[in-house]
Amino acid sequence: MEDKGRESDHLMLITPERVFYAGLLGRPRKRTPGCCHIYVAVKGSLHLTIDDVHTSDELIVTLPNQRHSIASDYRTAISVTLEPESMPDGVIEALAERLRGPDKALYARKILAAYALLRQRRYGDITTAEFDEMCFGEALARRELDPRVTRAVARIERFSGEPVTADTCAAEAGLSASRFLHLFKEETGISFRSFRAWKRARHLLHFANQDLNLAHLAQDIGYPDSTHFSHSIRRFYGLKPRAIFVGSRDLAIYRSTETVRLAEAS
DNA sequence: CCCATCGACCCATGAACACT
DNA sequence: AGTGTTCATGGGTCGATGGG
Repeated sequence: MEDKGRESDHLMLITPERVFYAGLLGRPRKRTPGCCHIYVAVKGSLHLTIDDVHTSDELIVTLPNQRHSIASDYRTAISVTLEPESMPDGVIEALAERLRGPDKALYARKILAAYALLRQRRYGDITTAEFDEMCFGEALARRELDPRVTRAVARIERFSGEPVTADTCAAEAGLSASRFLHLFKEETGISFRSFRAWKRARHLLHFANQDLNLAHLAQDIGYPDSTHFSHSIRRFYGLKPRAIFVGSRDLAIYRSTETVRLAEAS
C-alpha cells in the first residue's frame, strides 16, 4: 500500500496465557476461537456480528468459543486475548461485564495506552500478572490446575510434532483414560480434544510473520495433514491460513521468556 | 504446489452406574 | 470423595479427489 517503507506499527506479544495483538483483522468470516477476545478500535469503530445481530463499538468483548465475526473501520485494530483455563470460572464473564459497563471508555484508553507502551518498549519478558496490570489495571485471578492436568497441558503445549493423545496423558497421570478425560474437563472447563485443537491452532501465531510452507508447518505443530490444518484454522480464526500469513508480513512478534522456555524444552 | 470439499471411519465425549 | 466401567453418539480425523 502507500504505507510501504514506513516502519510497521503492527505487533503481537504472545505469552502462554495472553496475547496482545495490534494489526490487521482481515475480513474474517465466522470464527470460534477458544479464547476470550477483547477488541479495541484504534480509530473509527469495530463491527461485531453474532447470530446475524450486528453491533458497533470502540470496545467489544467476546467469550471463549463464542461464534462471531469482527470487522474494523481502520486498518489497524487491537485484540487482547485471554486463555480461559488460566483463570477460575466466572472471572472472564465478570471482566466482560466490567469492560462493557460504564467504564468502557476508560478501559479502551487503558488498552490503547498499553499499545503505545508496547510500541516503544519491546517487552519480551512479561508475566501474566504484568500483562493484566498493563491492560486492565489489575492482575486477574489465576486458576490452580490439578498437577496431573498441568502436566498434560504442558505436554500439549510442547508441540514437538509427536501426537499427544488422551491415552498417553492418562498414562503419565497414572489414571485411566476415561478418568483422565473427566478430570481434564472438570479442571479446565473444556474437553481434552477441543483444548488440544485450540492450542494447536493458537500455536500458529508464533510463525505468522514467517514465509513458510504451510504443509510442513502443519506437520510441525502436530496436524496430521494440511487438509485438517486448513479446516481447523478457518474454524478458529475465520481466515484461511494463507490469508493470515499474507496479512502478517510486517508483524513484529514478541514472546514472553516463559513461552520461549516452553518451546525450548521440547 | 496450495487449498477446499466430501465421505467414511473411529475415537473422545458425556451420562449412568459401580467400586473403594 | 475419588476413581473406573460401559456404551451410544457426534464430531474430529484422515484419505481421496478436484480446482486454482
